[in-house]
This record gives sequence, C-alpha cells and structure tokens, in this order.
Amino acid sequence: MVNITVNAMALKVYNTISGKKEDFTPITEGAVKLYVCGVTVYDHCHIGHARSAIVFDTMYRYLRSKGYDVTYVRNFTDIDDKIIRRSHEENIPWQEVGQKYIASFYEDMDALGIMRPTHEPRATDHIGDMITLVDSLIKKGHAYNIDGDVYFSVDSFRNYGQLSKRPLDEMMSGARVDVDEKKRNPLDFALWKASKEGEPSWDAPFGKGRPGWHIECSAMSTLFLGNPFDIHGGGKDLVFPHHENEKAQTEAATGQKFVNYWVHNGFVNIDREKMSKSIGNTLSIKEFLKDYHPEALRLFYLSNHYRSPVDYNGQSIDDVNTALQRLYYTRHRALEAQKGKSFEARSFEQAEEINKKFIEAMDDDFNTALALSHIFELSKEINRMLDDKDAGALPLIASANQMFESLAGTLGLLEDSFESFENQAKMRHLARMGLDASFVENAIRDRIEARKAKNFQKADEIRNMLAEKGIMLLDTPQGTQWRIKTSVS
RNA sequence: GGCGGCAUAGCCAAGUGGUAAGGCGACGGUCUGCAAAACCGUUAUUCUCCGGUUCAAAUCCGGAUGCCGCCUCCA
Repeated sequence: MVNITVNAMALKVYNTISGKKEDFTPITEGAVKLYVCGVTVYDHCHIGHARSAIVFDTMYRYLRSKGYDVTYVRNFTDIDDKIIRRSHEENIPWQEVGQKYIASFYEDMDALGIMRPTHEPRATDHIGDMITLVDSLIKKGHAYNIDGDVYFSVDSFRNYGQLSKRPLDEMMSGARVDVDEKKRNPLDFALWKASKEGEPSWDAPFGKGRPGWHIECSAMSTLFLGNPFDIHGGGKDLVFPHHENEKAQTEAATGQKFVNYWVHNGFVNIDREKMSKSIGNTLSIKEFLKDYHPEALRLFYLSNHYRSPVDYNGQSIDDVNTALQRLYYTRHRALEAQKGKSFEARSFEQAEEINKKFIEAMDDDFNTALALSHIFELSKEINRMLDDKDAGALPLIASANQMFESLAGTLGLLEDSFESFENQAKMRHLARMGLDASFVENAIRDRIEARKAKNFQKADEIRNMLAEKGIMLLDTPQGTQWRIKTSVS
C-alpha cells in the first residue's frame, strides 16, 4: 500500500461556479484529477497561451509538491473549421496542419519549462467516444438531428447558464447570436456537423460528419478522469460558451455532476490593449524568446495573480528580467561559496519559517505573487550571510540555498543552469547589438592593461564605451566579469 | 441591453475587518582606484472620490467617477 503523505493543510481554490474561494477536497483522498483545455492547432502559440500553460503548470507542480497524485489531462483540438481553413491556405492536408502546429506547441512549451501532462489526447483519436456521447444525448431527448447537423437543446437542460451565471431568457435579448433558422433556440449549439464536400468526416448513426468543439472536451475529460472529476481549467474566455456547454451536455448525458472546481486564468493585454489577431498585436512565444529568457515570462506571470488581467509591456518585462537575474546570481554566489568546502549540514530556522509562509501563500488560491515575495526574502538573507564573510555561516547558507532552490523550483524558476542563463543573456544581447563576444573580451583585456598601468582614465573610457552598448563590467576578486544590463530598449 | 471584474507609491504588484508584502527605479551609506554587483538605510500616516456600518475599514454597505472583460472563434 502506498503511503500517501498529502499535506492536508487547507488548500483553498477559487471556484468560478460559486464565485468564492472554497476548501479543496478531492474526490479521492490524496489524488487530484485535473483537466485543462489545450489549444486548437492551427497556428503558433502566443504569450496568452503561455499564460494559461504557465498558470496550470504551476498549479500542477504545487499540487504534486503537496504530495497529491495528480492526473493531468490537456487536449489537442486537431479537427476544427480553422484547421480546415488553414489546410486550404497552406495547401497541405488538414492532418499535416495539426502535426505541424503540435510540433510547434511542444517546442514552445518545452522552452518554457512546462511539464508534460499525464495524458494529452487528440480529438481525432476519440471520435468514437464523441459519437457515443452525442448518440446518448439524442436518445435522452437533449439533442436533435436536422439534416445531419446535431444540436444540443439548451431548453432541455434546466441548469443551463449556471456556470457563467447567465439567465437563459436575458441572454436571448441583447446577444449577437447567429440566427440559424434550423435551430430551435438560437443558443443551441452544434454537437455534430454534417460534412461538406471535401471536408474530413467520420461515419456516425446520425450521419457523416465531424464533432463540434465542445463535445471533444466532454468526451476526453470523462474518458480519462471519470465523472465527476476535481478541477477543470482554462482561460477566462472559455467560461462561456465552451465550459457552459461542456457542463450542460455532460451532465445531461450522465445525470451526474461534471466538475467540482472550475478554475479560470485571466487574460493578457499588450500595452493596455486586448491582444488579438485583428488588431495585429499578438506576440508569439517564439518572438518573445528571441529577446528574453523563458523564465522571465514565467516570473512575469507569476508576479500577478492568475485570475487578474495582466498588461504585457516592455518595461514590466525588463523589470522582471532584472529581478530574475538577481535570483540566478544569488544561487550562483551561494554555490560558489560552498565549492570545495566540507561542512556539516545544519537546518536553518529562518528558511523553515519562509517555507511555511510560502506554503500558506500558495494554499490561498495559489497566491504566487505573495509566494514570490518570500523567495526574494530568502534571496536577500542568503546574500546577507554571504556578505558577512563568516565562515561559520556556511552550513546555514547551504541549507538556505537548498530551500531557495526548492521553492523556486516549485514555481518552475531557477530550472536553468547559471552558465546557460548567463550565456543566453549574452548571446541574445550581442546578437541584438550586432557584436560578438571577442569584441567585449578584447575591450576587457585592453582595460586590464590600462588598469595595471594605473591609466584609470583610459580604463574608464573603455568601461563607458561598453556601458553604452548595454554591457556592464564587474571587477571582482576573480577578475573582471561582464554582464548584460537587462533592459532591452 | 445583460453579466462580471478592476482602481494601492515614480512604475509593476500582493493584501477581504486589526493598522500597508515583494519587484523595478531613485537617493544616501558600506565596499571599490572610481564603478558595478551585493548588503544596510530612506522612498504610500495612506489605498480614485463622497457618504455609511464598526472600538477598528484599502478591506464591509450605499453612491459617484474612470478603466476593462465576456455575451461571436479565442488561453
């Protein structure tokens, strides 16, 4: 028998359906079943997708760190109108569109340090499960078939609107809903779409066609996690209609509750404007990574509450990048100080204290911003001890640094090596400035000569010249080192 | 028209009844040839405004103003 050691301290989770923070009680003690809506694979991901990925990755990491056995499912929507359109645009089969952008998705997620979920089902691998679900909805009178299109009847489900808190009748009036003459109620949504000429299709008792978007997540989530399951997540925009529809069709089909906790992350704006393809202000993850370390984006998102909207702009990212650099240098200093020294491990009371505060913050609906503040406290404490140059403090520094790394790791930070972190910063900067490393190294060599000759004027000229190019010099006991000023502008 | 959110220092931002976390920046100090980094200190008597409840309010209630999201594919 596995000894489950879940830290049962009260984790609270904000539940969209109640609008309140609730005590988190999983269906099965010690286990969490989590489903998050993935992406539709018809384009490269942007920094908004990254927010959702980072937020739920952090929850996943934290739940695991508390000792929960987490089953995490994230789907790929690989059949959809947009994918079909893209296949025409790029003149490649629709299957290839999916493969191409799934590969792009993994490239981005791996770069961002997003852990792989337990299961990553693709919609097209589960068409049979969707057909079964649609079929049962027809038989139970919750769906109707018109010319091969199958619609869910919202009037047949009493609780429709419960999640998004939209009373049915009020929605009808002002809503800009496509008037489809075939539908009984304008809010009825497609469970199955009859295939058109030249479109991908599957055989079903109710006609040849393909699944609607909402039914995919219902089929795949219940298949992998059962019914009900613990947490269903996604971006805030999915509350209506996607999650409302998932809930309606699943509960109508099973007669049981679908999900216990609904969790939604807030949106990303760019320079106070909504990020959208029509405005043309989207920023892809790949573009972001040309200029910054992946963890800068993570630190940026985690310093905001996951439910708040967040405004992306150059200044904020530069600020956070400077802070990230400080964390990396703190750990580096601590490890350098320990190199080649032997000492007895000793637990450090202040580190334990900070650990406790960290857990309290994260238990309060994943308050990552507060949790981060405790990591910075610890960073400060480590640097303070290092500055004291008290040899006896080494065991304390070692233990504080261990805690520091462990807490940062729970948030997916400090996962890179110092060398890689520093090199990436240098390479990105030099590429941007059109310089190469030998230019900097030569300048440093000249300056060392000048300093030896006590020609401080020349030495300072060289330093100023480099500073203008965003390169700063540090004269340390180990020699002259260089770093990049983190501001991109 | 319906539903919901937000307003905290120069900037970003946490904080839902007990007297304002943290980051970035700025200034002063230690260190240094001078710097940088790091550390120490300073940087919101006050949380958009007006009124109310309370011994006590950034936090609760009422009102005003401003900004934003969803209701259409969307993380």
